Amino acid sequence: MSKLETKTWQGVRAEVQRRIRSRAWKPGDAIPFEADLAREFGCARATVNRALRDLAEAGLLERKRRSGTRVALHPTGRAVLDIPLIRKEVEAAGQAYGYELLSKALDAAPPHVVAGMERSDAAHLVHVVALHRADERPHVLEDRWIDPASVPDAATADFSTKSPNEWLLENVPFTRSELAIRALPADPDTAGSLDVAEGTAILTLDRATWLEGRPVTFVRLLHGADHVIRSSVTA
Amino acid sequence: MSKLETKTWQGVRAEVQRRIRSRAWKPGDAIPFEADLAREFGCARATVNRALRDLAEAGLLERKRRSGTRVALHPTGRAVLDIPLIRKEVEAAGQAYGYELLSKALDAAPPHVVAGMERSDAAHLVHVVALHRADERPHVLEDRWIDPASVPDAATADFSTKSPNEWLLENVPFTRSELAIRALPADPDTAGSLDVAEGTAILTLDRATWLEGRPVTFVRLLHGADHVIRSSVTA
DNA sequence: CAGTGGTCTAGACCACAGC
DNA sequence: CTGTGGTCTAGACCACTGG
Repeated sequence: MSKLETKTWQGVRAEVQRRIRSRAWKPGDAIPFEADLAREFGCARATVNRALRDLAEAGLLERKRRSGTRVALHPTGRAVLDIPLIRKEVEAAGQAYGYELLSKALDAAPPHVVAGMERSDAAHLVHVVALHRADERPHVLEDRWIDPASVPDAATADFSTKSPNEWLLENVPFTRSELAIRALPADPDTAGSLDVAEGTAILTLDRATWLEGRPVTFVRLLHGADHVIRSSVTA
Repeated sequence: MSKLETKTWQGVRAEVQRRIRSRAWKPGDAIPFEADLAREFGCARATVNRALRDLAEAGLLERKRRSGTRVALHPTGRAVLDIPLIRKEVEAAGQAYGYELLSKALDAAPPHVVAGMERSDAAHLVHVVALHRADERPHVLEDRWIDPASVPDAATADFSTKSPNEWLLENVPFTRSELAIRALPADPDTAGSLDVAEGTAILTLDRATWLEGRPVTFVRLLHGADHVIRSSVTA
């Protein structure tokens, strides 16, 4: 056996993972207590704790006080999506980033915005529509609503060169956000802006954010044809 | 000041978060060293380390040896998607789960499967198509390909009552997985199975998994109308 | 009430990048 | 080489929960 280093928490995690994968510890089984594993590996309990906690966060283990640690029955997959600035996303793909402000006005919030922001009222909000381009071609249509009660500066901010996406990230903190991913058919306006046929399947991201319980902004990102959201998990 | 408990790592994290949100520590700024914060808060350095590590994982801080810890310039949003068993997902929504095996055969892998599994060859794979229902209505069409070289049991497994989704999770471990989310128009077969009009925008999840570098399975999950993937982040 | 995971401490050594 | 984060230790107390 080349047991390598079970004195580091990564080493302990690797060994435990190996035992789970090899079915030495089967799904649903209880595994030894931290103290016992610490003795077996010849390391401190804190080191074992760190390793097991990491595996529990990854969904491979389920831990409960008093009753101990068990191998998860259904290793609930978790994917971590990075939500970068649209500009950075385009530049990271090696493409030329372009930005164009299409409209800015004070409009009444439509139902899907009211619902997304968990509002009871349909107030007038700052409404910004902007197009992000990658290599000259339409990439993402940003349809954003900002609550001027939470972000007074939004009414006077100039979104002609810097996108609200970027401006908000740099200037407005938030404490909670919700994300919803949908597939929607392109309506006539969207189809025109993104240069696709009406009814084309559009990958849509709705994101709402709050600061201390007060709604800040709601944005619908409508992605151009063939857009893919990717994520990789190394268990 | 009600400084509550800065002797717990959650307390330290909350206080640091507050200073970032209040712009006391601005994006790009270096924050005090762990040792100094530990002295200020009157706790051990390990406690501060735990808190800062957590914030760094959340993307709010950037840490480097020797140069110290800085507030991230663009709090890169991260959304964590839970990928549960389809059955559990349906049951969690309070709906009745139904399952039906549509076909099982040994077929030649089409191009999108070959690419998704990062294969060089277009071998014959076990091909299973199954429909998951929620309250009698079509919910997800599971179009799965399994490499019999990696999973010999797949050829003889009975998928008529238990879905490959569930069978694989319980029986086959993996070390890496890739996820891709797309919006695709429903082709005639898909439209028929999901009971939607042809060309309807379908939210599609492609998931490929490997075990020690060897391809295990590729699945395309085609979701019924109006399906939404949700995720919430409490920063 | 007792057992197990969750956390804190004070100190120590190490690894790595900037000087 | 030096400083800072990364980690390990041995011990301790706490919190929750099952019996």
